[in-house]
Amino acid sequence: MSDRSQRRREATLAEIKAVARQHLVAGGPSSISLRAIARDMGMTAPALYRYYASLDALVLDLCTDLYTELRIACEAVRDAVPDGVIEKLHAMAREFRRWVLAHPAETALMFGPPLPGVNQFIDGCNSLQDAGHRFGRIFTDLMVELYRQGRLPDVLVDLPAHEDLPPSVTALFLKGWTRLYGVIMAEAFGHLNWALTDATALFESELADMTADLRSR
Amino acid sequence: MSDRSQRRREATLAEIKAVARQHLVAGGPSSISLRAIARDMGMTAPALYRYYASLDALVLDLCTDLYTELRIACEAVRDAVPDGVIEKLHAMAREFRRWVLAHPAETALMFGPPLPGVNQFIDGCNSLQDAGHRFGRIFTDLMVELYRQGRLPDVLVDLPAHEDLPPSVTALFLKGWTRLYGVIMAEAFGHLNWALTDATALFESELADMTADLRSR
DNA sequence: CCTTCGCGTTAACGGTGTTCACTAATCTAA
DNA sequence: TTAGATTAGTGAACACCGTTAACGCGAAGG
Repeated sequence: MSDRSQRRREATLAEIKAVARQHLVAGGPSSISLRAIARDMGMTAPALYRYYASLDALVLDLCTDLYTELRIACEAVRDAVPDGVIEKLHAMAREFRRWVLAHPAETALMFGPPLPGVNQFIDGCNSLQDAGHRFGRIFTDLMVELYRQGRLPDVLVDLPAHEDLPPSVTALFLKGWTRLYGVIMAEAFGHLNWALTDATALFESELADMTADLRSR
Repeated sequence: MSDRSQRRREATLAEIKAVARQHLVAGGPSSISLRAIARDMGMTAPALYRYYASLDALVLDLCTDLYTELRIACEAVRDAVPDGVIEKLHAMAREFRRWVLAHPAETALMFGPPLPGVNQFIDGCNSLQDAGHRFGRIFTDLMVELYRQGRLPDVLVDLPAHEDLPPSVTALFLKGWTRLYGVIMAEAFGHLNWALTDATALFESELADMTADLRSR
């Protein structure tokens, strides 16, 4: 494969994903269709099978791209905060919420229930889990830094240790992650609409409580 | 409309929803199709339009049924606990998790991202929000009982009061609800699979922390 | 130069939601 | 009892969808 055609192939892959994302944003995950994408690109649907084995594979690839996009956005605000590990975590959590609320359709794909045809793609799932893993790492890295400074409380949850993380960091991360996931996704998925029009105060209250739990217990 | 034919109509409605649920459980929300339902019932697809204006309306109706089913399950364990408001809340939270993990496809429908075609059904959304509201009420009712006994801490979140609930009850409920939603849905949607095979310990830890926050702060 | 291979096509199969015209049955009221 | 209105169903059709197969074209590589 020549270098020229390889770059052309990657450009086509990027265009496919870009058009797919337009449809995702316009009509939600279910309105991503090979035929519509091909139509927008001036092609026919079977041509897309030269690039993806199935529609699910395309959606999966798009999903991993979204994870890295979100990670980069959070890394940017992290690096914009001059110092203070907790302050960096705060900024990342707020950016996480901001990104999610600005991209509800993408969020449905990334953080909603799994699509039925996703779990059987072992290789694709690996790259997806890798992208998700690297997103989680930007949080655990800072928590490990807190841990090394001795500023993290010991937590009494009996959870299996994960990779090179100290057990208490794993436990504290999972507790913080699920709590963050709860406030943000409940809002993003519209499950607070019956009570709130703006969940900012609720989010900030949860963030403050999480910080308090992080400092001592 | 005679009484006989009305009961016959409701029986057909129930059968439609029962068959739809079978397909939901078998293949997820996207595999609910009018043609397949009609096929299983020995009918043709257009006949179902005598009962629902669209597929989305059917799914919406099924969804409200699921909310009341979940509520009844939680009410049952609540009434099985002899006394102790906090103990009842614990039992309801555990039953909520148990039901969700036992019914992942139904959970995707009820607590996942909103389906694109759902929000325009104003009447259907009313009945859905009503079912969801009554589910939330079984939790707020117990919290109001705690509030009347003076066992609830004052919480400092500035949130709009909801209906006849005291403001601190609204705030404490929303904080508890989003937290519960987070642990349970993150597990149910498979977003903890990379770290945990069994999230029971994490759930119990969160439940314990929530109870501590409820007792005093 | 010739061959392989990447990339695209058309045609086709089976599936989907939805609408329309129509029929058979049942319920209602004169 | 009989005429009319309502109900519940049918089949055909339209416009989509994912996917597969057979085929052509044009460029890359030996």
